Amino acid sequence: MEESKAMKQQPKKNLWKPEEDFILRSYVETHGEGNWATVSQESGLMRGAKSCRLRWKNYLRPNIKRGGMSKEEEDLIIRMHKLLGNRWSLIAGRLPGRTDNEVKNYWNTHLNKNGLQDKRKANNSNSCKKNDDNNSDDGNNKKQKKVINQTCYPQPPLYRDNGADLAHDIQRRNQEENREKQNPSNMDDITSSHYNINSPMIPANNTTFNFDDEPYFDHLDPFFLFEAFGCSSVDASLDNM
DNA sequence: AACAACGACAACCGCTCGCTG
DNA sequence: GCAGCGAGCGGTTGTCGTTGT
Repeated sequence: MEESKAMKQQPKKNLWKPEEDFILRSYVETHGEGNWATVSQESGLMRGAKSCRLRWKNYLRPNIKRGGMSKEEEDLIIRMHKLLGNRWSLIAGRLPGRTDNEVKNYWNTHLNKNGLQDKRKANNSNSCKKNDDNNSDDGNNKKQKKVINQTCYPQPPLYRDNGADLAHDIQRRNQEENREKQNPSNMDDITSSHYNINSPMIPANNTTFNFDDEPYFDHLDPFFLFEAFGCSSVDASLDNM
């Protein structure tokens, strides 16, 4: 017990101090982003490359927006999460000034919780409390809650299985634009008849694919749909889900 | 007032991917 | 083709402030 008291009195080891922030910020401002491995050595920070990168990306970078999410942002997160699942970096890419970590935390604490509460209401409102009491394993309660969160709300399916990012999407779109210039009629097919706008994840009826079609399958990417058809169409499709 | 429980958020960890030699 | 390395991502954990008892 005394041991735990002593531990409580210890200063936090790992939170960034203002001095450290200052060092990192001035280092990045003079040397630029990247080469995080050398940052800790050259700047004198006793931090790992990952830690420095994360701190810069999430808190020190210019244009980082702090404070609570607006209603619009929250709404966007919810819709994007429906489309993308836990692709936090992609979702954050749609929220200027917000980071993936922030979006992720916000989801886990504010938004996911709502669903959990609904679920609890559906069962017995006291059951979870009871459950917590039974799990008097103290520190494990939080873990228990997390497991509940995950089991109540399985991840929506991913429509891509490897790390897609905006750069990828932009690159591909540029390729499509070039293709369009060469063969304009092709693109009409893609947006209007290959895919059912009201149900954008499903190709329209009577559509068959061969290997030549495969690149177009990438347009099942929700981002494409989001941009091509706008929020309202995606909303409509979500309503039908 | 003291303690426990909870909520929010910062930070870390492990894995994957892409680049380079 | 392959190993090594750095960067990035998502999941998880730790810490602290607030609220409830």
